[in-house]
Amino acid sequence: MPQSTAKIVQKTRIQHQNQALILKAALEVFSAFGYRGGTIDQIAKKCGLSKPNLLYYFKRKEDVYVAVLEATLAEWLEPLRGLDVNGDPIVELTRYVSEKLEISLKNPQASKLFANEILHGAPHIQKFLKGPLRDLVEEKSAVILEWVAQKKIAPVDPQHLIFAIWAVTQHYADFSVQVEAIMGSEPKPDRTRKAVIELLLRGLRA
Amino acid sequence: MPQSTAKIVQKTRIQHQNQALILKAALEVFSAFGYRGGTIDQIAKKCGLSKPNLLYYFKRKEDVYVAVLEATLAEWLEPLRGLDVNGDPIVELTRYVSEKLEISLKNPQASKLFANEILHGAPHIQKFLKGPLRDLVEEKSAVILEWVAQKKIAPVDPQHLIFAIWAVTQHYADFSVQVEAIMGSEPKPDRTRKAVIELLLRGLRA
DNA sequence: TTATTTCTTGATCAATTGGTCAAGAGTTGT
DNA sequence: ACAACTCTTGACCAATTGATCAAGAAATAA
Repeated sequence: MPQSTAKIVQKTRIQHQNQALILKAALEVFSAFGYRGGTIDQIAKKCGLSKPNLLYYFKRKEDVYVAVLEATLAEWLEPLRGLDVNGDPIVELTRYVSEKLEISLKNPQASKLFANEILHGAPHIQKFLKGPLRDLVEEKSAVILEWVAQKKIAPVDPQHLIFAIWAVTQHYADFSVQVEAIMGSEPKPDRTRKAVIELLLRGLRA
Repeated sequence: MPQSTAKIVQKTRIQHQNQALILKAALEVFSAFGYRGGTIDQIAKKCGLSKPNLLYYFKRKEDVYVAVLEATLAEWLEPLRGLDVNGDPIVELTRYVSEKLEISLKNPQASKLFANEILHGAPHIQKFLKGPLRDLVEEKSAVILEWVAQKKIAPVDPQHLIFAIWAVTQHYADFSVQVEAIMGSEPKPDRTRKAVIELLLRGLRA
């Protein structure tokens, strides 16, 4: 028992590489079929590993799912963080909506994964919702209320404004099938961006 | 072979009753766990039938799912149908948003079932999306454009306006867990209604 | 009542699937 | 080269689950 202390959990190059492969494949599978619908066989096959080999890196299916889910949470919060009380409200909100929409369009799988998790009761991210997410929304609601108090924007319910921004931007990722069925083809990102910003923010100009 | 023609498929009282039981239980199960996550055992147990008995009324699991899904589609379309080109735009749109929101709040399970189906590529309702839904959206987009042409409302992209209304109203059903986690409790329906209408329609007043 | 149809279920099957294990292959440090 | 550790896999297991079937119970029509 040479090395004095506990087992050092330093990641091997192979570990790093294979875990990344697994998480990438898992995102594709779970976002397409949901947690229960996706199988570790699918994931293993998609990244060229054998099933036992995959389970060597993540002991349980749930561990894979939680890992890929948590990897998306940080990205999810990021754009809202930037909302700056000292900036111009319309500029700030426009940037926020644009960023949120762009992320949805660029990485719809992450959005779908997240949507599916919440749709089914968010069993794995209760703490995230009631902790960091709630705190951040509270903080930014205060920012928006401050803008209202300063008469920089029209009176608005800040929480519901944030909900509306989330709902609309994620709609284009989560319900892309419906959007495309109705529009006849993939919507033009630029037209979508302009329309969404107008719809959500035009009513706010003081 | 007495009765001359083909088998008459007239529903018995028992059939009617048990099918209703099954569809009710199936909505609860599928909306909570998704298609793959829900099992016919769960559904059977929930409505007090044995599994083979359930399968006597619906041969396959998929048949149960499709039946309950289609039962929600009509209700889904209904509010938009009412949008009347001859009415006052703000009144009409306010009524539409209110109705859509109320349905979401009153029957979140149907909304979640529908959301889950689309989230996973809408494999069972492609025809509904590309047929009746698309046609209706096209028709009502024309109504909105007419209002714009008459300068009764501000210029707006009608399709994206409809998407935004869907997204926001359904958000309160589909992501209720998130909404409650952030607001700390179930949101007051009345405050929600006012906030949503303001957010979506304030920018439209000509 | 009797005959016919409808309804119900216990037993069972085959396929899927999450997970284990032991043994071997590959890699790394000395 | 050697030892120790890391990585990989075929075979296998147990639980779940969608679906079947034959036989009996219940309802309905004659």
